[in-house]
Amino acid sequence: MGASKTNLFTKKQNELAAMAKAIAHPARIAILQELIKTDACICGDLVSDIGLAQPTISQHLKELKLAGIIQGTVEGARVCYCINPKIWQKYRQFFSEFFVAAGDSAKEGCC
Amino acid sequence: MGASKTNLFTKKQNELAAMAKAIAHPARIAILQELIKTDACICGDLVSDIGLAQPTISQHLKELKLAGIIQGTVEGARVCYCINPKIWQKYRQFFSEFFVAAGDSAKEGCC
DNA sequence: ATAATTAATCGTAATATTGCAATAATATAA
DNA sequence: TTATATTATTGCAATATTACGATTAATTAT
Repeated sequence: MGASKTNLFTKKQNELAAMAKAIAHPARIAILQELIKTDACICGDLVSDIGLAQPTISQHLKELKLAGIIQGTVEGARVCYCINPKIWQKYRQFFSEFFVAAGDSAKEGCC
Repeated sequence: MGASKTNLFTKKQNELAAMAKAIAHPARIAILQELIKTDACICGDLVSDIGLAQPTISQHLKELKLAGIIQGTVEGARVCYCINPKIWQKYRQFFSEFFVAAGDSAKEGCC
């Protein structure tokens, strides 16, 4: 079928999965790291830094924007992208929570 | 084309992306949470708890196992799955590192 | 041995993702 | 205006993912 049965899961499970999906591509990881490193970034710079075609980068930026994790503002002919700090912190917290959850029970490994 | 150009990215970027991909599905999140909650779990229990067909669950388990985040041991006719604590901690650390990185620079939001 | 239980694998259909050439849209420069 | 620069969108091909019925493999119960 190719489509997840989202109705079987809780809102939080779907949300966390969607967050993970947003960063589940090395290009998107690279974009985010570049935005962090340079604090803000023109789309064209990302195209030259990462070796993918401009439409491909544009598409990844669109996905990251859709996930809320970045924001872009038009600056003349260019677009400046940067991290959305609020959503970033939300990601940070969600993932942290998720991984902390197993902290106690998974210490030994059962099988 | 449908295949990531992994050669353009660092080993760590690819690794983190692969980790994110491993948990980028609500069923796999649900499986992991169930394994944490019950400490260990028979495959069949996951099938009844989550509403997906047995082959589908089996496939998700295979992916999680491939990613190293869970392990399974045969117990007679059943298979007992549980978190692999070592890899779990690695995930925890990788994601933590990644999200901490932006802590300072992304405080304000640039655009 | 036969039946029942449990999980993995195979095969396949439906859908999603990745990547890019070509094009469009928008803004700036000449 | 016309040309140039920058980014978004469209359309398409290649590949990957998700889901499950049917089957297989392995173990346990009768």
